[in-house]
Amino acid sequence: MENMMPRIEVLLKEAIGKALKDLFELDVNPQTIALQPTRKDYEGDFTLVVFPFVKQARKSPEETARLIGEHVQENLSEVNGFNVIKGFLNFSFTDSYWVSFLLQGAKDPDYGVTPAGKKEDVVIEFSSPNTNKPLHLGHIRNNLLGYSVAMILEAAGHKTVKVNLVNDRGIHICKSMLAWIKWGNGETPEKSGKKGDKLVGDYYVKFEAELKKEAQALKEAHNYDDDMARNDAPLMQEARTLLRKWEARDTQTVEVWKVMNNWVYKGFDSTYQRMGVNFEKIYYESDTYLLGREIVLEGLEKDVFYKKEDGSVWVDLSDEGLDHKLLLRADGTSVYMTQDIGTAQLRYDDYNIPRMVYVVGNEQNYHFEVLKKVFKKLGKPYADQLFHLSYGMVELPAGKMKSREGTVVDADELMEAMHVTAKETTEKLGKVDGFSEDEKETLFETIGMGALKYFILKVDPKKNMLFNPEESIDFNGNTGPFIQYTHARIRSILRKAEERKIYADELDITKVNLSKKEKDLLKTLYQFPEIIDQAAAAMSPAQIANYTYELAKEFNQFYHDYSVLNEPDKDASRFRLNLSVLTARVIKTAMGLLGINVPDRM
RNA sequence: GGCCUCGUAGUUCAAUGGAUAGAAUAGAAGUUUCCUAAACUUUAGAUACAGGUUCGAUUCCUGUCGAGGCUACCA
Repeated sequence: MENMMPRIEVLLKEAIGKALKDLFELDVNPQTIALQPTRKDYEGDFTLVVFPFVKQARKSPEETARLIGEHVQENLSEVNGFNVIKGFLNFSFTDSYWVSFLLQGAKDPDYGVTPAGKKEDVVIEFSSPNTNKPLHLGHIRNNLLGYSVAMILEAAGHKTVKVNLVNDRGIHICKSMLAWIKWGNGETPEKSGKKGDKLVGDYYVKFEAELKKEAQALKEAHNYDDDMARNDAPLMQEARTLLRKWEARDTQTVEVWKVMNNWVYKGFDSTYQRMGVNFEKIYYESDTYLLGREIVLEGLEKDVFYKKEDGSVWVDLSDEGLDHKLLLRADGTSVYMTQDIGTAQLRYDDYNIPRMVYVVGNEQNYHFEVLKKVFKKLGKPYADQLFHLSYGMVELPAGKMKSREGTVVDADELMEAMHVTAKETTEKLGKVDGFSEDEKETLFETIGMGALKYFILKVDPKKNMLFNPEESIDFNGNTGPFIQYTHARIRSILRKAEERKIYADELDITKVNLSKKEKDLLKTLYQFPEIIDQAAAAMSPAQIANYTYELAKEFNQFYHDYSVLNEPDKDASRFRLNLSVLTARVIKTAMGLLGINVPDRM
């Protein structure tokens, strides 16, 4: 990037700024001038909307645009024409500008990527599983988002630290422990052949089922409502007792806890690996909640928080439009908020990075509002830089996933199903003749995962999304495999070019005439660096996904209309080869930012 | 009840306040002696409703209706 020529919009904005000054004595900061790529149905490369200036110019929109256009064309040699439609001023650049841009891009193996360290460091937390049940579709969205956002931030010049915070303690963990102690008969993953996280999850389900029975009995006997019945049920009381024993470091309890959590971690590891995510550091709530408690108690001493008669500790946020919020229970045990306070501090101590991004579902918006205000009250340096990357729920055609109703989509099963579908479809199309068994399996996995990841990441993170299994395994249209296929086709051209000894770098730049389609493709490639910056600013992999789809579509149209290797004009052929090289690279880089691999053949 | 999101083709998704609201899929009709047809081309179809702000509103404001989330000594 360093030795790239300046982005043309920058020059254009400066020229426009100068025109406004010279023509209308308008002082406008060139940075604030809004340019947009010209829409495809009009002629031109970049468009300036002149309406904001017509009042000052005291001219009609058309006249204003024409004057600016003439001034800019005289002063900027890359501009070779413009047209005006209503208040829209469309600039065109010379072919030689576009071609020389292409040549530079094609030579840059990191085209579009800014070296890490140019912008501030970021800690990004995602995944954050509970150790009482296996990962499901909701976690998949979380993990894919977190991992992708981290890579996008890196590509935009940030250094990132990916961290996971495992919720390995608390009442929910005690539930599965209690069920295993009561009804497990010493079952282990080895004995039963179950994956560790699945086994523990089964006991969590068992607990809930038994609790429901007890609660039902209580309701009938004492006319309790649902909450009362659940709370008063003997099982619930036992679970709370177990939590107190755990916090008191009771040897036997801690032993069971360790054993069961290790089963879960082993299970999670294989799920993470298949999903393709990883972390620089894993924090455990069991290691951070005590620090959190300390900080809460310190805050209590400084009168930032207050204590109720029953001994529970609270923060009063009513003067900031929020509520009173519990930080420590009356029995001294910690809540979710407590450990989040501790984790943030520990992380800051470890990395000294105040910018923290939390990838957590939008049902916790309120929690993070409170957390931020608590940090502020405590005067923490990271209070103002906390960012909650709040993503929407994943819904199924049948409605919301409910673990108690068994409608959750298991992460492992889903990934396996994607692999199987990829295999069936690929074999049916006869695409893998001549592949070795290993190559086949790798390809099926690449396609299956590509379909799944793209399907989830193409949706704006903020929005709720519908996961329709039938559509997620579709490989046509706006899908991961469509883009992968486009890449494979290009790689095929590049292989053949080498065989036929056609070399991209032998292009004579003066002999190229751009067709509309070629120029459209080139302009799309040109946008890539900006797309990365925008996606990073918005923390939205969806922007990368939509762009990449656009690019692939653009290439397929070009591919359909023009031949690269069978083109008799050598320079046209070499030019198109350059286009192909850069397109393949951008697709690969962009898909990489989504955590998706692209095959060379499929 | 209070607070916060969100309502775009049949369906799933796009659209920094800008031009004729884009795609995909499902539907209809086509393209392969030519670098991979998981492709390409043509066709039909949408801003929940009512006001307001302005040169211009899917986007901002108000209200109505509809969907979801939060409002736990759960996480």
